[in-house]
Amino acid sequence: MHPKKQLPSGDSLNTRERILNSAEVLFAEHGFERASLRALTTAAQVNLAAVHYHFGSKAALISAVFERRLAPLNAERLGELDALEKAARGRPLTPAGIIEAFFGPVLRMSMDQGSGGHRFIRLLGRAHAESRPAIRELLESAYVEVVERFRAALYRALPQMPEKELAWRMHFMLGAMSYVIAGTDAVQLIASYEVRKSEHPESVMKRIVPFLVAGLTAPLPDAGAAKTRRIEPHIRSRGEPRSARGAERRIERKAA
Amino acid sequence: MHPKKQLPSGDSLNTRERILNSAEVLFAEHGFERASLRALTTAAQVNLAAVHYHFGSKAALISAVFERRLAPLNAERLGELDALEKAARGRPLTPAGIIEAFFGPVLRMSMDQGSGGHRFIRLLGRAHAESRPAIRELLESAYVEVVERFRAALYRALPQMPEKELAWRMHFMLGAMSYVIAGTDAVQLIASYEVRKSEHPESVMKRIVPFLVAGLTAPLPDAGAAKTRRIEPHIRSRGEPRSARGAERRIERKAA
DNA sequence: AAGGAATTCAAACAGCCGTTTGAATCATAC
DNA sequence: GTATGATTCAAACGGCTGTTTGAATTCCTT
Repeated sequence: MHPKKQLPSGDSLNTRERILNSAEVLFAEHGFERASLRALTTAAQVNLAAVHYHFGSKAALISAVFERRLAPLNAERLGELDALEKAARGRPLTPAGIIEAFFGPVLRMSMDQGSGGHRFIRLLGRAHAESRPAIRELLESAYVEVVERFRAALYRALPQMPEKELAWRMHFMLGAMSYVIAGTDAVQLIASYEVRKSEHPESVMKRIVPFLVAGLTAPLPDAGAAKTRRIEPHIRSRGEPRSARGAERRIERKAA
Repeated sequence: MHPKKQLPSGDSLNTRERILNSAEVLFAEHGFERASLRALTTAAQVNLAAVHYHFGSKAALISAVFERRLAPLNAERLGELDALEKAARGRPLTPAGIIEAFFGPVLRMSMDQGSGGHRFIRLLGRAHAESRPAIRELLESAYVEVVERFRAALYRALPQMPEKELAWRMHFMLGAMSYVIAGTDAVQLIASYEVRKSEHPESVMKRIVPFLVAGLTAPLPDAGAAKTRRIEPHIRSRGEPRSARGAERRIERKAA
């Protein structure tokens, strides 16, 4: 039953990848449940049993689809963060830089029509809304390292912000992004769908990064009127690079 | 076959509502596909065929679940917006006020454990990530009026912001919110899950409103260095009510 | 109390699902 | 060329799905 491949002999790798590609397409389009193995293998022009031969089960196939893409994606994220930290030589990074390092690779992948990265990104957005423990655990284990690195970087970049508040704001940011990349667009806010689809990811990036940076660095909510400390006014300097604007610290960390 | 009810005779309304309640629970917990009518009717302690007798089909049941809750929810949203506009006497509203009018009812409903509103909110978050045309159309028709009203209000409140940019930012806001209310939390950002679950919706509100207001009123991205106009500095006055702070206009509308 | 509609019920329907099987085919190593 | 293992294939398995049926029951009106 479904032996370990000893020699990836020629064509076998092709059917494996054909299955992965079709799975990516159909999972993204119809969801994990409603995309059946029969529809999937028909689209891939392989036999139905090939899925179980190469992957063992539908659940394992789902995992394989994610692993194929998530590993290089997260590696790219960490690479960009490494580059930023190396350039900063020990000083804290700007929130905008960190956000771009985190979401940039996703948005860039989402425009990669050639190798089908954009399909995976839609699938990723769908997975974020999934409740099945298997998929949740899969995402979590894929994200744990990268989230921890980025949280640490943001924590350094925003010395005034309490840990808990930062966690919530990262949560909000992930939500805004995953909703956009899911492309479900439950509520048709953009009048012309054609306009929407033709948006380049870079322009989405230009739109969402300032939004997220502003939210991330927003004044803290009052824990209570009595406890409130005055918040330093936000002073904007002109002529900075776009990505850095609005990223100044205007946050206070709650006293421990 | 499944006649129009002429007299909602006593118990029949009870089985209808028992079905709706169980459907809400199981749809929210497992999704629309994976929650079967058999599991659903068993939980409701009604006969399997009762679903088709009272609703006609599973799809119609899904619609009924949404309609029961969405109508009052949107009515509340519009009511709050009406109240704000009445109090403003023709002047534009604050972004913070508009945001609170839109998301407040949702968050309040999400803490309504008694009548099960919180279950529906989780279901609503799930529906936002759904791709099936039937559900998309259902959400869209339920939202079209309320979104248009709120978009108009925001457009007035942010006279400098291009229509397109505003649509995108509403998109981001909806994303952040639907991710939070879905409660899926694909990436476990908050260290202690206990802490997370014990958060009161009001405190979530206190956290997310400043985030959204800041994002909504963030400086516009440069369309290109040459086209850039100077952005008015953001001046914060002290002592305002919390919800209004950070809501000042610091946006420019792109020249037509 | 009787009649008729409204509702419930157990049972079955057809169809799709993921999975398994065992033989047929293919590629490679001897 | 033959043996050996990897891969493909058609077919079937059991199980679950939404839906339908037709009789049994309950409810309300007259």
